[in-house]
Amino acid sequence: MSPQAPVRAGSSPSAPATARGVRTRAALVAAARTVFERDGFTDAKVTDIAAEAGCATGSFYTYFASKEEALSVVLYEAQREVLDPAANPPTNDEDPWDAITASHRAYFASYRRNARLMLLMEQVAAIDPEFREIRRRFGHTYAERTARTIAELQDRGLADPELDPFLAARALRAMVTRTAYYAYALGDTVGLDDDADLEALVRTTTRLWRNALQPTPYDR
Amino acid sequence: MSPQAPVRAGSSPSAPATARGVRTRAALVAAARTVFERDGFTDAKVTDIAAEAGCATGSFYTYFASKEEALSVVLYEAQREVLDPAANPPTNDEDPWDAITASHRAYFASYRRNARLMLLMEQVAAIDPEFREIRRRFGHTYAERTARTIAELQDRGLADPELDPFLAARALRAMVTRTAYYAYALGDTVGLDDDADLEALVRTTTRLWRNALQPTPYDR
Amino acid sequence: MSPQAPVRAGSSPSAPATARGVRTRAALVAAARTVFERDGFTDAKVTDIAAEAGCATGSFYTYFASKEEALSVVLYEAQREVLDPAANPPTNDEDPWDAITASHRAYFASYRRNARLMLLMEQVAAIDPEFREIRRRFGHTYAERTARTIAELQDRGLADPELDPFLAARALRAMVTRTAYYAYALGDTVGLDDDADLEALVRTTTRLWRNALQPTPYDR
Amino acid sequence: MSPQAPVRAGSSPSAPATARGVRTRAALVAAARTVFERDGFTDAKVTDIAAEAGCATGSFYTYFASKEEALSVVLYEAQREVLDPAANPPTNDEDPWDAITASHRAYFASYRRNARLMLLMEQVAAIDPEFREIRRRFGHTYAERTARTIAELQDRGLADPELDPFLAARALRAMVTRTAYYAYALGDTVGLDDDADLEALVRTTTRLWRNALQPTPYDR
DNA sequence: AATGAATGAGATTTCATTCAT
DNA sequence: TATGAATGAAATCTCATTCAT
Repeated sequence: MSPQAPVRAGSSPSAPATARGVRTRAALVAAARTVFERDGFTDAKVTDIAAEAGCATGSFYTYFASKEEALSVVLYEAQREVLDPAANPPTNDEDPWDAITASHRAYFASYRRNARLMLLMEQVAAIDPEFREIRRRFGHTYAERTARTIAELQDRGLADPELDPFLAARALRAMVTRTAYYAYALGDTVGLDDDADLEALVRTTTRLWRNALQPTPYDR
Repeated sequence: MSPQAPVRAGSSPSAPATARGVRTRAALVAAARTVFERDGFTDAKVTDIAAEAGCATGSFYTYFASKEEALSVVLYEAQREVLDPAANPPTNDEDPWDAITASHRAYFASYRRNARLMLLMEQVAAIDPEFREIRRRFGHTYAERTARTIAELQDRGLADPELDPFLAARALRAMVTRTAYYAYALGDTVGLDDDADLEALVRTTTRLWRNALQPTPYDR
Repeated sequence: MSPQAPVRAGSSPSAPATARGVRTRAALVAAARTVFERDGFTDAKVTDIAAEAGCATGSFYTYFASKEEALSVVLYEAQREVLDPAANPPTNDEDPWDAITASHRAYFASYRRNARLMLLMEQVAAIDPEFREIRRRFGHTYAERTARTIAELQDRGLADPELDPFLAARALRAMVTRTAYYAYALGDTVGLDDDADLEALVRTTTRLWRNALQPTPYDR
Repeated sequence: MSPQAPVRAGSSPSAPATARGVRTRAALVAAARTVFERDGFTDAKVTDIAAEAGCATGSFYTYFASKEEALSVVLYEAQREVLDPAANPPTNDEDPWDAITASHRAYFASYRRNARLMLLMEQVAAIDPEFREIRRRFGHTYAERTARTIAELQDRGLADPELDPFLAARALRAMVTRTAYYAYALGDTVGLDDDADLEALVRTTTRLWRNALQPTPYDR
């Protein structure tokens, strides 16, 4: 799933009523994220999560109905941390390429910070059809939104009229997300220092976007 | 992993010596693929695989040392079926864009045929670091190869000199593979008939490639 | 292994924290001993042990990481019950033969009480090289200790100077342990009542010890 | 079991009729001994035995009805190789101590040669009550025979009249067999060269026998 | 709320034995 | 006889979830 896909928050058996309860729940969510990221959902053991949170196994079920629900909560809480590439569509006011550059930078930075979580999401997407459907819908919605922008650019003669706006939008987003996957989830970095590496990614992907959309002098 | 990543073949306990053995082993490999694709590696039960193959549970272990090894064999055997985008690098003889078009078409067609398998690979990649490493290496090698072509085009003034050849190559490949994922693994199709849909993908991604690489009239 | 060989205590997954846990663990240890003695280590089923202890199969693994570990614990706990022949070396204060008599009596009595356990130990010794090494070391240490006493007696003219003290010590201990094996593990009793039988063993072995060590009037 | 305990020969499904059959059977028996000695009866796999014999698994069952039967045959065939301590009772013609010395030497030498087999026998004895009974009976018979000799010596004033002839006989034999076990099965050798070590065992045990039986000057 | 032991269904794997060729 | 694949009945061990305290 793309990082920002909205996940339904699991309905915990009961919201914590006491301050202590709030603390325990928070510890469990943090522990769950740690363990899920470390072991993957399938191999993660409820026992380990509780141990990591410093509480008894039974307490886990005070706050979550099941392991699945804990995952759901972890993913939900993580959403705010993870941004979408080009989540802020270009406005007319500023240079649209500056906006896209910033958006790509934010995305790569976020992916780098949350690489283990992204890997977890890939696993969940591979396991859970429901999650897959959420991801699909989210990607679709994003692409439709971007497609409108592209269509507009085409109308104004600023984008290659041959492109299918929707497919192009989806493909370009895919380019960014998968590039982040290769760089940060798989760790295929070029070997510069971390920030230079990130800037190179931003520069390259943004330029590819720009090139890809521009009206071409040749015809085909 | 990208479909074409080479997987080491698991070393079965022993190669079948009789025709009957060959048949049983083949049935088990086919059954394993079916069940892995249907249930995912983790949920797949050896019992189910044997049942699907029409033999006793124990026979599974005549040919595979473990469930992992069966997976390995399935993935290995699947390689020949799945091609890489732009696996055939353009030769000078023909129009390079024709070659890329053909390559993309082959890739999307293959991905469509093997969508469940691709999903399985995503799961394995999310679970198994070793598999991830294979995927990383393969992607790296591919990108290096393509990067050389791009650099050459740059030298001849036929490609945008601002682009980092390696990063561009990797990103463009990522665009294709992830587009296939959205379309066929997630099932986010546009709703045309299947072949038209595929052709639209081919057209769009190829044109994006072409645009993305071309030397731009503007400067930045 | 000879009954008294010290066995490393297996490190249980976790020591019980509650009274109930303590009870369950104790029940499992007792049950394990019963079943191991009845069926032998190899044939003993974890299921049976749990059933004997009156708890669920899974509970077995709350306290032992494996069947092996349970065996280890059983053997370790049994050590305190089983004594060594001549474990209490004669002191100068009392008649050394009285001390040896007492020691032999204690040993035979213990062996009689724990005959099934001894048989289990024989099985473990036959199976497990590590256990064998423990037994060997223990026997060696014992023999060295006794050898010193014998050497001293030789110096004082009270023991046959022709004897190798170490080999003699080991052989005499072997005589006692193996005699107990024949009588109680194999059940080759003479048919007197139990206590008279035991006393006859004590009397015979002690006298053989005494005779064997004494300086002989003949030479050879 | 003491090495020489007579084991019933298993009744093979059929005696080999052809020369080839004779060869295969012999290979299987040899292989079975090798594997049983190496892995113990319980862990020995029929597959391994067949492989060791260089024939197919199925062929094993051409000659043996079961794994147990193969064991039986191995043990039976081994009997001729393994002697009993003092199996040849002293005759009046020669010096009885010379005879016992020779007998002990033969026993230790045999035990040394067949140490793995002896270990196997210990395992079988620990596992199989029937085997235990054979061992018990054999030991009993031996002790009765020797007891008669001892009684006779007592009558002639050449042996300690206080000793129970049967118990003494059994104990002295136990001394020898268990000493061999410690030395060769457990490998607790003194560190001389092999032959010197063996001679020391012979000398010590024989002298202990002699001393142990002799009429003592003291009374008790 | 917290604790941590208890539960038990279920999965993988082993291997003696059978059997078709 | 020989072969080697097929069989399938266990047995060990896991772990999400429940529950008594």
